[in-house]
Amino acid sequence: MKLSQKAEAFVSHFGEMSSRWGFNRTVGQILALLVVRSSSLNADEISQALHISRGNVSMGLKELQSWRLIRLERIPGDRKDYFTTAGSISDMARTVFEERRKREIDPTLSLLRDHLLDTPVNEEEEHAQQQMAELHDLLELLTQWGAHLNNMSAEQLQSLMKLGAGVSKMLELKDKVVGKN
Amino acid sequence: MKLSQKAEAFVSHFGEMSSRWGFNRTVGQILALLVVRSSSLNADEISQALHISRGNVSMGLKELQSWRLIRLERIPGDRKDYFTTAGSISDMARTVFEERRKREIDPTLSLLRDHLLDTPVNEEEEHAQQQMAELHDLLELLTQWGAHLNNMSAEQLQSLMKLGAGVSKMLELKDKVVGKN
DNA sequence: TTAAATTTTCAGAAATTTTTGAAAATTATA
DNA sequence: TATAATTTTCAAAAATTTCTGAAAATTTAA
Repeated sequence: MKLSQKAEAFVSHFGEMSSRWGFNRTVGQILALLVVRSSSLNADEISQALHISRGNVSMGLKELQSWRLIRLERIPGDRKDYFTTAGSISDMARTVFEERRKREIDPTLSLLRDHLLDTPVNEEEEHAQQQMAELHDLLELLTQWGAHLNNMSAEQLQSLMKLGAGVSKMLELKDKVVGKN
Repeated sequence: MKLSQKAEAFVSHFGEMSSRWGFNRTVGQILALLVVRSSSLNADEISQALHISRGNVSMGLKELQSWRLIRLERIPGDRKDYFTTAGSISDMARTVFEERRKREIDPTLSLLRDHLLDTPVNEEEEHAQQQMAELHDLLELLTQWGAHLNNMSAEQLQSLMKLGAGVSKMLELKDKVVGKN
């Protein structure tokens, strides 16, 4: 299991970026490795390729499974577990979005909703609640957007994208025709 | 500088979430505090309110300034620096998106572009490059999307959102009329 | 100027996260 | 079943990140 120069660089870059993307270095490297290799790999191969301990690989694989980014495969006549990415790059992107929404947005939305039930008792709380309401509405808008985009096919997305700035124009038109909501 | 029960909870939640959002606990708490308070605060007030050292506050404020999320204000007759959030919640959200794109996406896009210039020398590299190309195109699509959305007014966004699933329908219609892209 | 007020820096301490590797648990085969 | 192969767990070590607080630097006012 030797990595080409290029694969090496890709994997290592992913390792560096991974903390910004919500997982730790090893997890990022394992994922990058599986993305870049065409065949599935077992834990020992991963351990060797990345120079990390067997136990660490085991934990990393579990984490990636909890993200639903990789899947286990068995090869007949081989006792080892083999792993590959779960779907195409864009499948994985969708999964990451959904999973990050759950971890990064949902808890905050839920907290905000709770707070918005209370009645503010003074100026200061009035202002606080105002801000929280704004944040709440924004996060909700974003998650709904995300859900819509997630449900669109890659082609539709492309198509919408090509419309580009035209989207705004189209909206104006619609507003003119239908009447500003 | 005493915080209400509610403000306290909000600030503390932000502190917990902040590592998932790309900054450390103190930075998250300082931001939350400034979001929730209606008047600007100086470093000592922040330090007291959050029970963190003066030096830590100084570093946190610098970090938040580098994110362009807060701005400094001077109060006539007072030597201290005072800080408030830079704009509304949605202004800040735009800034965070842009800043995160710079930190989380741009470096990867640039690495991928480099790799895509090379010619693969075997099956394995062929596959690797295929994957990288897919990732590259996806990231580019996403950043373009982000840029568009960022340029739209809050009202336009709302309006587009209200269209909801209708967007796809509209696209189909457009494809029918204009001919598939 | 000078001195007081304020902010910043940064070395070391504390806290947190990641990693290792050996033992325990599980799974597959004979 | 017994045993060999494999995976998982987890305590302790290593690495990294965050935080403190005192000293240095900067800014402001007298």
